[in-house]
Amino acid sequence: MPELPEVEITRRGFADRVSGAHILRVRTGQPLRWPLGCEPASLVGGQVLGVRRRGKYLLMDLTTPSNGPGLLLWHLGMSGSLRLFDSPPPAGKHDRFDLVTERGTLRLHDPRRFGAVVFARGQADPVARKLLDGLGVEPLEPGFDPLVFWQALRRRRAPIKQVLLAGDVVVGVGNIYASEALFAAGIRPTRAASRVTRAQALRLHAAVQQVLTRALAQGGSTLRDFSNAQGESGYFQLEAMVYDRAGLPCRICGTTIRWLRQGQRSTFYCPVCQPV
DNA sequence: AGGGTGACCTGTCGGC
DNA sequence: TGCCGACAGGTCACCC
Repeated sequence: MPELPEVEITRRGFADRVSGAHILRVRTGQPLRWPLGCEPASLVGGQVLGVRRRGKYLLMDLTTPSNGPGLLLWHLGMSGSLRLFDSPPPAGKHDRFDLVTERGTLRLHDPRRFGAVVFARGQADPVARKLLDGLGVEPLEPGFDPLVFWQALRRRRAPIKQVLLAGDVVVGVGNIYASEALFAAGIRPTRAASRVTRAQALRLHAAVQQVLTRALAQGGSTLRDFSNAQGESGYFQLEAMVYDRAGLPCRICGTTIRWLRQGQRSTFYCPVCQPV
């Protein structure tokens, strides 16, 4: 579900409100992808200092009464959403984690349980390092340099779509926006990353930024169940050029959009607009 | 080291 | 109606 735009939209929807809030209670449901890494009760009495984002992770800086400064890493997995409630309704079957503060309850809803909430003592904590160290550059920050991007692609033999998804070159681009960015750049998803030309790489660099920025402006994509911290849907899916449009005419040239499977993920492209 | 594969988990949808 | 397989926005451990 959530790629960079959805995670960032979610962050913006609650970060300011919970920053400075004290943790009154924690409720855990069925286990998530990874263990929390601390006693839920040990967070109570702590204070949220702020919420940052790295790739598809939300990093909540906090202080804890017993463990000192710490970091709560939130990941939404495939089906997760985070919502901030003034007063939450009774927890449903898929409500996996509640962080109750005096400024509201932050609730992780995640049917498939691929998401996670993980406590680390800081970014140097081995738990945090395992999750964050291999991540590539942030696509919407100045460190995302076009020529450095091209050089990184030249070292990879895998198909360009899969290199985008891997997240070790650039983070935050998931299955929807990888297909969309490759369409915008006119590059066939199956092309080996090492064979992407300099001109193509520069177009792709711009396309990644443009697609993610546009998705942010549209509140993300709601395919099935994504909603932001206020429970509202995103609208980018309405203007997707290729994603989930197999068999439909290309919005540019009218050619039928094709579907293929790469690394067990669906890819969509236009054979005419993305010739090589 | 990079690349390919299976695994994790639950729900929904289409076909028979 | 029921069953079965395919598929869904992510990413990790494992093997070559």
